[in-house]
Amino acid sequence: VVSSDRAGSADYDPSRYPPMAVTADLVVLTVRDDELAVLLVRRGEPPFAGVLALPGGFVRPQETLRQAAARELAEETGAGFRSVHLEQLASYGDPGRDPRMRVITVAYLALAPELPAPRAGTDAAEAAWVPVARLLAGSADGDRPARGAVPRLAFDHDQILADGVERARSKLEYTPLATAFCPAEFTVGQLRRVYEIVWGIPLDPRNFHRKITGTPGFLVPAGGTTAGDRGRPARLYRRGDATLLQPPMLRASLD
Amino acid sequence: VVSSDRAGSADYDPSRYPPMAVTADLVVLTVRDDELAVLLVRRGEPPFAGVLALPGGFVRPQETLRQAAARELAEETGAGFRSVHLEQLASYGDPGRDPRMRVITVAYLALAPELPAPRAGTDAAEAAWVPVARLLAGSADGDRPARGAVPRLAFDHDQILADGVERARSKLEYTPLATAFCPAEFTVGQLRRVYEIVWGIPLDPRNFHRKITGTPGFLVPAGGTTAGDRGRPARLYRRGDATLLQPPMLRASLD
DNA sequence: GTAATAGTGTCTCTAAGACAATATGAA
DNA sequence: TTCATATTGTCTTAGAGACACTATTAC
Repeated sequence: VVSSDRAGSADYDPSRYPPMAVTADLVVLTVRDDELAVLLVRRGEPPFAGVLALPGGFVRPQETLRQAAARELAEETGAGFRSVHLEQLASYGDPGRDPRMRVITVAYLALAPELPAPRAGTDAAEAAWVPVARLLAGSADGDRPARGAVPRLAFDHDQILADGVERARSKLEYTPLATAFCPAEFTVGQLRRVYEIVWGIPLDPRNFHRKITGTPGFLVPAGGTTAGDRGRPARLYRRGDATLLQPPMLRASLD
Repeated sequence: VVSSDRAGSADYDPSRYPPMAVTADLVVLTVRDDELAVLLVRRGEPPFAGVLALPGGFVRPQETLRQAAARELAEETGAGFRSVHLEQLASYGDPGRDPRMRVITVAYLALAPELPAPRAGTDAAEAAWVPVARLLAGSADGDRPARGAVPRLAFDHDQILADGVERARSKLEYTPLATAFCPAEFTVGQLRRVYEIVWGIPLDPRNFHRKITGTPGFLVPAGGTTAGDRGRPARLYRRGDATLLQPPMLRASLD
């Protein structure tokens, strides 16, 4: 232990402490076909060539961590990412997580409404939405026992994905963030389906309606109603400006 | 935009994307003299020479991010850090946050029972517990209007501190983490004082007692009672193995 | 005795959970 | 018509907040 270590974060000597690579990786979640899905890319080069991984890339010298994540998100999803919620998730930097060199990745969580299928034919890497239930077998909530093997993601991306999904699930409890999965105008029923799919449990439509419409600032009436698919047409809402659910809507305890 | 950017986090070329320095900084909180206090060091060198800063230092090539934080914590607080809670807070990496070079810091939050005063005379840097109320003026909860100027911390450490304090405050709501501020054996009254000090609001002793003792796994009776200072002696408890408060104990909404 | 803190019990009120009942469209 | 979904309302119950009251020590 060198004595200069104690003086705080500024006391460094780059030649003694070799610098590291810093990347921004993304857990992009959406609701598609009544399932929670994550955007994955198939790696083209070793290590983990041919293996699915979270999208991500280098943080450039002149951009913030968030800007790097937003840039990667735009590159992966195309232009239609305006209404995407983006927040920092956590950082992962175990030595050996990348066999070639020390890489610290700052993971971001993005929640998006249903987007067009990942850009086709524009570039080399294959990208696709994959239901998270197929990737999280062994998780506590018993999503679907794996038929056959569970595909493993590259690096420590299984852990990052699990952390991202858990963050999303818990944030639905105490924020109006579920609206990030919905288009600009949506119905209470659509919002409820988001909750049910993300949490993996059914909710009572009546009680959900009462709770959501009774929380000031959660929803703003948008005027119209849906042209009915089936059943009575529903009123349309936009997301309100509330940032917290007080009191929260708790998932049933899973005992 | 280079096309190779899309292939995921592994597709990098260190010569094209210059590596960065990675540090681990600490927000170490404790309760001292009926105040929430944070461990700070006074910087000895520019930039920000003479300015207070969070303790921290380099992540070494062979250690995990968490190990780096734990090592810094041990160096700052001496050996008595066994029962300290340590969790990752967030990462901060804006270009220019350190004027000399690009530095990404992974901040960790540590919650400690009252520790011996920071190591005296062992090393160069001065370290001290500073009440956070003196550092957070302008925050939403109206901690004490600043008499005179509010000392500013080095770099973006004001932001990191604010994030750490908010994390601690919110975690008291839905976890038994307040016990991390208490010694191994403690009374319900001591625990309540932790809540009151961290949240900055008074709590009803009767209702608090009912809530805490009624939550299975929060407290384990330790057998004895306090030798009375004043009033009736109180039973001693140890922290239980519960990891979640269900239902949570919510702070009064501060409208 | 008084003062101070610990602990128990009781009442009220909010809000969640479990439903009944009605509304409004499509097939 | 039947079916499906939306929306409103009602009842029950868990739990938070307010607060009276008792218990046990120091002085």
